[in-house]
Amino acid sequence: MGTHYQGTPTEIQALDAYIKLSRAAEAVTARINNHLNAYDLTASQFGVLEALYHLGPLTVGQLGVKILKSSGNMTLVIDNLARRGLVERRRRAGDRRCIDVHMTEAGAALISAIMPTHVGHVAAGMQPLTLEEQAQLASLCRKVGLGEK
Amino acid sequence: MGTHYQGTPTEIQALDAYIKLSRAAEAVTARINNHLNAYDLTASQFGVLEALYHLGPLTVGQLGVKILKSSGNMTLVIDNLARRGLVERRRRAGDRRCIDVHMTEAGAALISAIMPTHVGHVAAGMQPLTLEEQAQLASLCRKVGLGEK
DNA sequence: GGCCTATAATCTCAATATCAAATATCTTAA
DNA sequence: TTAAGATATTTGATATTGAGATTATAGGCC
Repeated sequence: MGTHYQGTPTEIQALDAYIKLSRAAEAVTARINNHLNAYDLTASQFGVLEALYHLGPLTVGQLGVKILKSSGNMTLVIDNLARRGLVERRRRAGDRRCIDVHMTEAGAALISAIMPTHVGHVAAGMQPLTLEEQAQLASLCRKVGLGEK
Repeated sequence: MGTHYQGTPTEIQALDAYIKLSRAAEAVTARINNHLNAYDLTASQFGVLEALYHLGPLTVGQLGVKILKSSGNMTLVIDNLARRGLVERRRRAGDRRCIDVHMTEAGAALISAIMPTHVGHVAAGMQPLTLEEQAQLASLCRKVGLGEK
């Protein structure tokens, strides 16, 4: 296998760190998705409900930034939530380009019911680490996420 | 907003660590995908090529485990790679249930061409961290990925 | 040997998600 | 009032999953 590209030691280490980073995120995400599927919610749908739950009404564009999805995709995600009566669209009076997405009572009830178990799954996923280690991890990941030097 | 579920301090910290973990992984992945798209490769397609490149021929099922995708999806991913002549399927003589996926010369040439830049992007993505910090991150993520206590 | 049943590996299918690019609508500023 | 920019939706192509179908092997039993 001598012809296979390997890279410098520095690159090797970056690759190793990245693969472990990805796997860790996927491990926790898999738990969460499994739970959400029981409520017929996709990760994106849950992301929208969670954002509305904590931040109040947001525009379609703001929600897209929050959950890192394209504007086109947001339309569909919100369609599907609206079809189930979990959110509702309201065109803004002051600026009719904007559509504010509001959570309905049914949406609030659903996410309230899901949240405790959801949080429990996240906590369980991070439980291999002590609290101090979790803080370290958060600090390191924050730097990578921001892309700062 | 007093009615919103918050969780214990321990849960709050786990949530914070998880969101930063996810964002960090997404930040690096976004760079990579951007590069792969220039070669008309999806992340899954690249994952398959990379696995074959480093490990030699694998079955469809083994590849699915490697890149964490469903068996149904693997069929399509391999179809698309095979259509471009980058891999080829060979039914195994000894056990005709299995299909070994082999990389073609064209596939090897493509991944050899991509790899250096790919590795460079990963290294760039991890560059906010010192080598020591990357090692710390890898160690912490490994524990989370394994789910060990 | 010749059957069953369980297990394994892959593929098919329908529903949904996703993105990028093009479109429609609305606002603001020149 | 017109041009440019902002916001959301539509469209077309592809990816992804989960459930079920298909084909192949393995082990126990007669």
